[in-house]
Amino acid sequence: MPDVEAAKPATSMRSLERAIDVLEVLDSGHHPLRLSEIARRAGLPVATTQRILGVLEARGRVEKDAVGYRPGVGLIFGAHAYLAGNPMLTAARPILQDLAGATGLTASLFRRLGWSRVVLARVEGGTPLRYELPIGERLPLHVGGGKTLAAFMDEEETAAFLAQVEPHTRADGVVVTSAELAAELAEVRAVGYSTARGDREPGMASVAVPVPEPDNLAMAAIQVTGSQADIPLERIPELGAELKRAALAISRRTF
Amino acid sequence: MPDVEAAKPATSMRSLERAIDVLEVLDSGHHPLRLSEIARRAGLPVATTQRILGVLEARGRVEKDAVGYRPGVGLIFGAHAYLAGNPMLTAARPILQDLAGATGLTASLFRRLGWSRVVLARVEGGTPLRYELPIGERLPLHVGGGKTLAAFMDEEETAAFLAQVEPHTRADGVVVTSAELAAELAEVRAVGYSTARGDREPGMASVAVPVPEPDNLAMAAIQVTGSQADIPLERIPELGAELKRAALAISRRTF
DNA sequence: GTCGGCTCACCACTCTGTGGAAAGATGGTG
DNA sequence: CACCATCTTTCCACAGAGTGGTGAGCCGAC
Repeated sequence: MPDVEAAKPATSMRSLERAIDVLEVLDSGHHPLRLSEIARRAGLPVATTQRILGVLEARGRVEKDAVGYRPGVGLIFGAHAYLAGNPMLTAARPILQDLAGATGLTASLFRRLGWSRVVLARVEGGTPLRYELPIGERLPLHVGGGKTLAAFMDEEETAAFLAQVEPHTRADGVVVTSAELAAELAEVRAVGYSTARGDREPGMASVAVPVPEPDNLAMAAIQVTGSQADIPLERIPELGAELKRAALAISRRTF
Repeated sequence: MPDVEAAKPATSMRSLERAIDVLEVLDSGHHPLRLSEIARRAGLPVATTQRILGVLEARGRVEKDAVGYRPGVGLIFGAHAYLAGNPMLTAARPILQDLAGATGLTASLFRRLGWSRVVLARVEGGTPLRYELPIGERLPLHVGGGKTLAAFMDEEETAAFLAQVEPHTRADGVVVTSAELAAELAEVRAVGYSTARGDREPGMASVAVPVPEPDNLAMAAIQVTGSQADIPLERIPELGAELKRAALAISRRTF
């Protein structure tokens, strides 16, 4: 019988699951949230939410002030441990450095997570974009370097991904449908790298390639970014080749 | 008797507490850990640990491979949300930037957490230390800029802190006892800034001041770091004054 | 002052989380 | 290749941890 409330994946450890739900609500709310608001968004009774938040606060994963609840310092250690312990990241850092040095562009590494991607490392090129550290930033798959990740998923996944893509407007005003994106992904697969011009930020451009993994999945990708003037069309093949070399080097040093 | 390892702070939500214990074990183990090892360190039965890790893995807070368990990508969002949502950090970033620009030194912001401190932001000065991003790194209070935080705790806390400090050897080989540290902290309180020369890293030096908070606590501090040559003794008072101005500016923009 | 919304403490019921024990993997050794 | 030590996973019946409805305090708004 198709259970009505699908939101119940039937797992052991309800309380833990709920605590994580609460944390996720906090992670995505960019303001401090009041108790009742958190409860509403997490779909939990207020009393329960309050108890969970109490524990999280005592453990430093959540902070509370007059305005409401916000993520806590304790969360930082986890991220630090993840970044420090990730072998691909360790392998990638010097290579990104070289890449940024050689191209003068900003080089970054990101990783797929569901149907989005997370920036894991970033090395500024010659003209450092005065941009705060975006490590941990969650970006969509359907624009910019995300297209590389979308292109190299396995067939089923790509299909599922495309199925849920709505027609969307890119930063330069172009409207892209799911079918058009599908065509673009095919092109990416053919040449082995993705390019973007004004996809996500007007005036910016990027080239990205997947980091090959032993099981032929592409969960991670590297990218160079710069202004459209920095990345003229005729430079793209060369950048693609350079990126491929770098990605291969990362892959070899990781696995 | 100062409960040495009561380990039972008598809280509601045992399972959540335990899950956090498990996460903390993972955060501090710098290698992948096997199930049994995690269970041992967290003081939990293996089966229980297994169950917890299962949930955490399903939720992306933990990753598992043949070698063992390690922190997972999911942890990054929390940290990102914390860093993005922290008002002091937002206020501090441009000021650190100016500070690094004006002094040519590396400027950083950190915050106290228990008897350690965490690096929250860092802006490289003229000669960028070729060091990976240490954001989230946990450092002791008894050396380097930590002394500023230790000096400006309230009296009780300072006493408690000093009581648990063991005589320790600094990076330059000098042995410091609790009493000597106490004297040093008094000096820090008198002049309003702390200085370090070869405390934590041989050949390095730093100056730090607390960021004043409305309730007169100093939970956060800012610091400039460079080689000992970059920070000659006669330059210190000037740096101290500059830091105080910056700290005040951060404080004003935050609260 | 009055009102509505938010937060927190309480407590009896019940379903969740527990952990011992045994089966299944894994890998090192002679 | 057979053996053994060690680590991982699965199972299940019981106990108590977690739940959430309820109502008392606390604001701040009007």
